[in-house]
Parts: sequence; structure tokens; C-alpha cells
Amino acid sequence: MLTINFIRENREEAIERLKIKNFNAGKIIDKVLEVDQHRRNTQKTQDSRQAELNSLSKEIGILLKNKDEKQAQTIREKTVRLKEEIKELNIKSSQIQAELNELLVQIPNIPHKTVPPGIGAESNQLIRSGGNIPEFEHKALPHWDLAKKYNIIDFELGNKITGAGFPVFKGKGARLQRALINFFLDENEKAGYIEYLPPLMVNEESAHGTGQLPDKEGLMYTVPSDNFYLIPTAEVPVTNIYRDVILNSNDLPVRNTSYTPCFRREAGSYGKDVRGLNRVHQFDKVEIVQIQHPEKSYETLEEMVSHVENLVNMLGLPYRIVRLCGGDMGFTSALTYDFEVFAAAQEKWLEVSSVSNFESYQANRMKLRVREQDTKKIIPAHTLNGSALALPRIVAALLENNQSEKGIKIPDILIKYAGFDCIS
RNA sequence: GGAGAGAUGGCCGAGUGGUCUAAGGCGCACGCCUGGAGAGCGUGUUACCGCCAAAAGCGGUACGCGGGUUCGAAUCCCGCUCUCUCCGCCA
Repeated sequence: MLTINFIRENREEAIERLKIKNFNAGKIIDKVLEVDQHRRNTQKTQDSRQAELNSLSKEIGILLKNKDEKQAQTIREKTVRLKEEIKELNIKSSQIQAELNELLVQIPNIPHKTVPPGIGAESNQLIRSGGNIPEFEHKALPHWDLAKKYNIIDFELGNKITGAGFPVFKGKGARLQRALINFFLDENEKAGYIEYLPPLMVNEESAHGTGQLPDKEGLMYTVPSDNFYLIPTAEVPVTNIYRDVILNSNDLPVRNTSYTPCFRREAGSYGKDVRGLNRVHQFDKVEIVQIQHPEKSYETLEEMVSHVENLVNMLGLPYRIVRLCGGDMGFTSALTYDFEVFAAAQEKWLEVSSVSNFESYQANRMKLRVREQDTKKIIPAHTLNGSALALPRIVAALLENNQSEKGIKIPDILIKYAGFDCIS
């Protein structure tokens, strides 16, 4: 979240820049400042009363040591009213603090200066593209038909076992998933990322830490009996490793990678683009997470983008990279690049990765900080993450783009992982 | 699931009602010593909030978490979480 100090000192700038995200912040920010003023006034009174009581207590201690029972009793009587007052002030100040926090978490992150304005995907900015879009002599089949033809993904079976959006992979289909996961993890490790295999359920605090709560309550599946959430992305557990941690600046950047299944309710997104693997409730993804010094986080973002680009290139998929406009960006992000690959039968660009710099927004929420080696100062860290990569749409594009009468050609780089070069 | 023990700073560990942010040790930083290093000696070593233009300074908070008793709680009481040991169950 944005800190109260930042808002206090940058009211105008915050309001102005949040407009890029189509967020009208004026009202809430003024409310925040008002509550903050109230909070500080209350604390001032509270602190001085508490100091009074503390010194009286010390006095009593000394008097009793000197066996002056009578004088001690006199002072004791003086504390009665003071105690009541302090109790009331305590209640009041925790109410105010709660009110302030509730307001602060409702304010989204401030977009980076390069974020273009706009409402939706049509305003996103094309950064670059690569790869070749294949051409077919005959009509190409969409991946859901290919999946059936080669018997590698069974969507109906998923309906039976769980419900819509839970595909079942089998045979070479399952094996291809495993190949992609291993390929991505290996490449990430080569690039210096440490592999983690985290819990797939997280508690409420973790969900707050990375900002899924309270903003995206409907996004996650819940486990009410134990108050857990199924992770919508490995970002949640892997970033929360560092909740309440002060890292030494020498230890930066932290680079982690993690394969996990991801669970998303996708409430409200029924209808369009949900066929086949385009949008599912459970999918596999390999994530990269970095924690970096604030001065270097944008270099790191570019580096992560190149890394992901390299992966897409190795798979031989036609892709484009876009910089998201304010309206298309996430609540917690300061700058996001999306990767889209072209699925040649659907003739659609499918999002396969989203690489973001959250600056200190998540770090503030989860109290993730850095102790600077030279100045010894403690400052909030910057967090970044991205998919490297999300599997379903990669698979959709691979199937559609690599199809021929002979079957589906597996990209060379994947053959040693898959153990076959063709699905036929 | 049943029974018991425990949770203190970066780490180990003392502290069962009073100036305790908390002994001692380890670690770390700086200084002295040394040709250099080590040993030794000395000094220092939590974070957050408020007041102040700022620094200094002052005040407040924090001993797993949340309540309570008390003028005063690391210490006493209640609830919760987690860890360990034993028993049961189990991949």
C-alpha cells in the first residue's frame, strides 16, 4: 500500500497520477489525511497521559521500597482517573488506526510515469514482437479439437470430476505439461533463480501481503473450515516468504522461481474466451519473483522481460510484448508488461505472462524491508514478479501453430523433456 | 485425536511483580594492539509511532498472539496459535 507519509507529502501528485489508473483518489485521500491528523492528535494525548502514569508508578515503587506505605497510597489514588482516561484513549486510537488502514488498502498503487492512459486492452502499448505466424493450406483446427483428435486433454472428464474449467490431461498431453514445467524451471535456474515448492494454500495474512485481499476477494477459492485460500499464483506464497523480514542490501536481488498449480474462480468472466484452455479454474504456472533495491528495480523489470522473451523464443512461438495502460493494470502494480502469443487457429493473441514491478506497494503491506549496507538505513524493498510461463495458453498455441497432417510437432528444445517429437 | 513441556533480541540463554530493551555468551561493527592476520583489550550493536523544519533530544509501544488482574507484568490469570516429547491414527 501507499504509506501515510507518502500521501501526506505528495497529495497532489498521488491524485494526479492515480487518474491514469482511472481511479479518482481525491475524496479518499482527503479522508485519509483527516483521519491521520486525528490519529496524531490522539496519540499525542495518549503518550503524555501514559508518561504521567509511568512516572507515578515508578514513584510508588520507590516509596514502597522506603516503607512509606501512606504516601504510596495517596499517589495510588491519583492514578485511578488517569487509568480510565488512558483506557478510553487506547480504544479510540486503535479504532482510528483500523479506520486509517482500511482506507489505505483501498488506494491502488501509483502507476509508473511510462504507463499510458486508457480504459482497456485497446490502449495498451506495443513494445515489440517476434516469431512468425504460421500459415496453413487447410483450415487449422483450434486446440480443443486437436486435444480431442489426439486424445491428450479431456475437458468433459474434468466436468464430471470437478466442474467446468478443470481439464484433465492424459498421455502425451500430461507428459507435455511435465516437459514444459521442467523446461521452464531449468531455464529459470540457469538464469539464477532459486527453486521453491511452496504451500498451495495460504492464510489470510499472506493473501493481504501481496494484495489479493481485500481487493480481489472473489478471485480466490477459500477453505472456510481453516480460513485458508487456494493460491491464485505462486506469487503469493513465494513473496510472503519475506513478510516481516529485513534483508541486507548485499543479499539483493533475491531471485526465486516456483512451479505451482494456480486456482482462480474467475467469477464474473463467464462467456467470452472461455473455450478449451483459454480460461480455466486450475492451471499450471512457473513463476519468477524478485526482490530488489528500489534504485535497481526497473533494470530488474527489463531483465525479467528479456528472460521471459527468451523462453517464448525458444519455444518458437509468435509473440508480442505490450505495456499495459492504466485501466488494464492490476491494483497493486506500478508497471506491467504482458506477453501474448498468437494461437493460429483461433487467430487470437493469448496472454501467457504478466511481468510487473510493484515497487514498494506489496513490501509496505508485508513489512518487507532492506537495510542499506552503506547508510545503515532501513527502506522498503521493491518486489517484482512474472510468469515464466503459464502453461495452458502456451499449450493452446503450440498445438494450434505446430499442427500438420502428420500430427503436432514438438519444439526441438522440448523434445528431450517430453521424450517424443510429435503428437500423432 | 489424547497427555505433558515450552515460546525472551541476528543466534544461544538468564530473568517468577518495581528504573528490565531486558544479565551473560556467541555473532556483528568500530577502535587499540600487530609487519599482516588471529588472540587479547575497549566501545558499540532492535524496530515502529509521536513531538521538532531537521538533527540532537524527549515521550510512547513491543519478551509468540489476544484479553485480564495490578499504581506497576517478560514474570500472575484466561483464551488462541505454534514448536517439542509420549500415545493413538496414517501416506
